[in-house]
Amino acid sequence: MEMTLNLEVRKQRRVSARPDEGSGSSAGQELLTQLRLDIVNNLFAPEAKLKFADLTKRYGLGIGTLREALSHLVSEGFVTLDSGRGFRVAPVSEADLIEITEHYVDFEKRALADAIRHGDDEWEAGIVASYHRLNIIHELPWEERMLRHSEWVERHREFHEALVAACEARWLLRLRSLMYYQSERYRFLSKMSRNKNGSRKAIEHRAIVEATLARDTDKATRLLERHIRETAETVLANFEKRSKAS
Amino acid sequence: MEMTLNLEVRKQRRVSARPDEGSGSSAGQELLTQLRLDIVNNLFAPEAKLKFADLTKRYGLGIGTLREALSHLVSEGFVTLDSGRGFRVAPVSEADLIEITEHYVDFEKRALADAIRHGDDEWEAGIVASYHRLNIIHELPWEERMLRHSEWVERHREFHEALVAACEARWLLRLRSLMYYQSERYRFLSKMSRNKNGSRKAIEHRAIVEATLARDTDKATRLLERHIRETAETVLANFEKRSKAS
DNA sequence: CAGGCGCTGACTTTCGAAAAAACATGCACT
DNA sequence: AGTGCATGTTTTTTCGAAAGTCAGCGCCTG
Repeated sequence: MEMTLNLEVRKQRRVSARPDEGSGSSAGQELLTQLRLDIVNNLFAPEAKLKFADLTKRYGLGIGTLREALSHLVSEGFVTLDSGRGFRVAPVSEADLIEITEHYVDFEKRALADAIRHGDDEWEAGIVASYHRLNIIHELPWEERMLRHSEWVERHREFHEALVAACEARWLLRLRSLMYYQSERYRFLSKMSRNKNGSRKAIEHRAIVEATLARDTDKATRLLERHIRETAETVLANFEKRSKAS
Repeated sequence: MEMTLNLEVRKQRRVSARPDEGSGSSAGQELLTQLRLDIVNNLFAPEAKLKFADLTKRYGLGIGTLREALSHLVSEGFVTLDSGRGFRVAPVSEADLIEITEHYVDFEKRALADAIRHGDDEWEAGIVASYHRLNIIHELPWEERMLRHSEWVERHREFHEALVAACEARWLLRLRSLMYYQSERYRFLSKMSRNKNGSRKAIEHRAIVEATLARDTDKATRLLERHIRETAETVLANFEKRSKAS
């Protein structure tokens, strides 16, 4: 039972001018991104009800705008809507995680192969740059790394996006992106146990970058697949622990 | 310059009570379905601007509701939104058609295989029933078949949905459904040349049903794949003709 | 005591007015 | 003629009030 001491997080509208804020300009677009992020980061529990009264306070936006974003997220599968009784955060399940991982691995491998086929210098530069940005956080002492976790998440996503950026199959990219966010939602669950894996991940990333820049499709996709599957298995293990506890 | 004699198409709100209207109950859900249908059936040209002034008149619903549905369709890929300058119908292209077909074939085959693995009696009954419903229209004289074309489209979709209904992989179904609607959008372009193919399609459908009910996964998926690829190629041919004309 | 009826409060859904932004048009000035 | 500014028009975006819906509770009745 939670009191009404909901401090309003961002009341001032985009006041004067910021050239571009985040990805899209309009408030609705920002909201969409933010809301997706907040769900992915489990700020709302799965199956939690998303009441407009709360949301308007939390995001400082009107009901209509909220509704629009929620509707978008419904078709991305982050939110469910049963008519007449509002929106809820989509549920999670072991079976879902397994299936999502399977699709994600498949899409990501194909997209990477296509990117390697078509990538140009700019693409390579993008990979190196985003890898570097990611690594800066990776090499931080543990405490600070935890503090800037959300930044790590963002850079990790950008890194993987950079890898496949040169893929010319637009729908493949789209589907990949969908599944990426979905698995990110589960990945959060293993935040705690990433201690010992932290440095291994860094090594894996480097290996993937090297194979990719060498245009070794086979090796790159193989490494990428293992990279993804490993994290998924960690999450799965946590999941089982969790459901045993209940 | 158009006078204000715009007869309102559906002013009376769902007056008293219809147990369920269409698929979802709330006006917004209906609108979503209708709008998707209208785009798939090329009632709006690709890249056409979707102005709220027009849409509110056409569908008799408020701006907010429209916006919500449009936002949903954006993430399904039927509509694009660039911030500040509104919604447009998503463009079409040969490359898109090819890619969509590839994904669709892949998903549909896997879903069918899974359905065959898990399907029960109810599933079989559903297939037979929807096949029958589809066939009733198929056997109509040509003129009436044309008149009831939108009904044919609906039954055709229901038939293919029935085939994969027993598939237990929820995301696979979801992705399949997405791609189904996308390819339907292109399929419309070959409406004219379906004359000679009409009866062949019927035969193909029957063969698919038989192989499926016999649980012959290999045969069923092979037939299904050819079925899909054939229509796609017809569309592609029309597409080339069309772009040569311009 | 079970079942029906209607009231109540919480929440959702729908709407269109009002503010903001983009676009078009014309005018002035170089 | 071309460029830049000012003005008016169209279209989008945002908002919250009003209507509608649902679930739970108490009350009445058979």
